[in-house]
Amino acid sequence: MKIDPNSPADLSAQIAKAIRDAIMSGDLLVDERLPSEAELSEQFDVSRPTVREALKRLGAQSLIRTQRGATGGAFVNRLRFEDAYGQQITTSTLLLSMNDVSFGTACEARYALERSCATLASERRTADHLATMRAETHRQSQPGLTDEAFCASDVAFHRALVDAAGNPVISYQLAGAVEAMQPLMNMITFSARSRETIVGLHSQIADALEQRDGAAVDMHLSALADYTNTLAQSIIDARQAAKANN
Amino acid sequence: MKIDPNSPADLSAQIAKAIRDAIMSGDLLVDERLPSEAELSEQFDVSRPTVREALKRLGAQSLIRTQRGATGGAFVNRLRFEDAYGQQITTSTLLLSMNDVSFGTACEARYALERSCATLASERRTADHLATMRAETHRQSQPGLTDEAFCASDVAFHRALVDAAGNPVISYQLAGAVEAMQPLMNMITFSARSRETIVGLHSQIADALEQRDGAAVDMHLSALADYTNTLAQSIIDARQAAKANN
DNA sequence: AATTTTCATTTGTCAGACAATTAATCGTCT
DNA sequence: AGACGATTAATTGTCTGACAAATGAAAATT
Repeated sequence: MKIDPNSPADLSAQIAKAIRDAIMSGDLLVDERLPSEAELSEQFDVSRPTVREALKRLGAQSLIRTQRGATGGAFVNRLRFEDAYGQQITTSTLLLSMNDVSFGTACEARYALERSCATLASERRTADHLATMRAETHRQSQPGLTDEAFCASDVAFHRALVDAAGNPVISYQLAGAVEAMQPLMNMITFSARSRETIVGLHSQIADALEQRDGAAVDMHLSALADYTNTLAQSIIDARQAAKANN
Repeated sequence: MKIDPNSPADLSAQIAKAIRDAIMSGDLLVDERLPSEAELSEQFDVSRPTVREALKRLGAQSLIRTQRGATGGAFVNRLRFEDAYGQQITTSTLLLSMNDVSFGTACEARYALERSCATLASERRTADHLATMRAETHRQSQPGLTDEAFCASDVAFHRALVDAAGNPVISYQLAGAVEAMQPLMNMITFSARSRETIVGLHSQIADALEQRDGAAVDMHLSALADYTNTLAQSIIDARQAAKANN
């Protein structure tokens, strides 16, 4: 392992890249121990703090884990789906909030991707998935619920739907699309009427899933997408009108 | 900003979390400057190297950027879609390679998600998208192409298809699913015959897109999914048979 | 043989220093 | 007065050396 000394500086970034490449190319295997920080600083001919900064970078991406003590050190981490979920959600949420993505665009993405689970979910859904969806639907119909709790339950419902497709890769990819919508949804005030409509559609989706009717799931999801979008649009319009009046 | 001194250690992780939370909650706005490393080390009552490790963690997630010099410092970074692509691809690739996800599962996820673009792409595709897809299809039909180059072109084709949906959120989410497949695809040896079939399906997809026929796009994508899976399965079977013979 | 103690290794943290970079400030000259 | 160059201050990047804390292994003791 060597690094380019006349590169645009930032040694720790270069070292992180070198190690990351070694992991991605398979030179470093899962659970393999990296050289100690002292050895790495010799190999790369930099100081230990610089090596440490590089290792922290990799740690932030869950590529390595560290352990103190005699047999400790930095180890190549087996990246688990659960670890990746969190990062995916963080990144997706920030992407939406920092790039003024419109509600419509985010909503379109979420439902378009989610609809791709309809067939698989109707084939593979278990009683567990269905029970979760029923429970969340029921919670959503309770009167005293805050808008935040309603949205959180909405996310839980849709995650169950996605998980019902029984494909961890899909679940991972959609975690971001589904969860990142919550901050946007939280900005909407749901009337009793609109909640009722959404709960109704959720029930229909659950029913269709129970009967393993993929086409119906898809149809109701599509209806839900349309309704959510219309609802958001009317709220945005109302706010703009109120703004114009002031 | 304060941190818990009797937490399970790793000060730099705690500090990183504190700053990350401040960014995600909106306490720190895009392009806002963080206090200097010296100030942060005072505020958190830790040493500068510890603060630096925390900042490197955040930098690895593209949450901040740093600049040297008099007016330099660490700034909250506007997370761009392009930056997020890279992380998404890295994470997805490692997820697949480290969790022995089967080719079938990954393939299913990729095509299920990609099919959700069919309708949108057929409505919004521009001449540019079409031209890219035609160009890649043409490249794929050239005889001397290595398997790696063939797969790379395949990825480029499908990215153009995804981008044609004209929704940056979808493009971002699917970047991982599409690109992370390449290492798996690279392990397949494509016969002249199978290449021909794939190129044929690609052409049909492009044709359908040209005519803005979403249903046809979806159908051909589905056919491509089936064919890819069958192809991979036959290769896996052949390898196992060869293995049994030895 | 089991238990305790010691020890070596390794990461986590700290203090202080210097180099490199960069923009603002200050002088100087025209 | 204005343009241009030198100085300066602030800030990140890097290094050195040190000590603390954790932890497993080896040695000593019972």
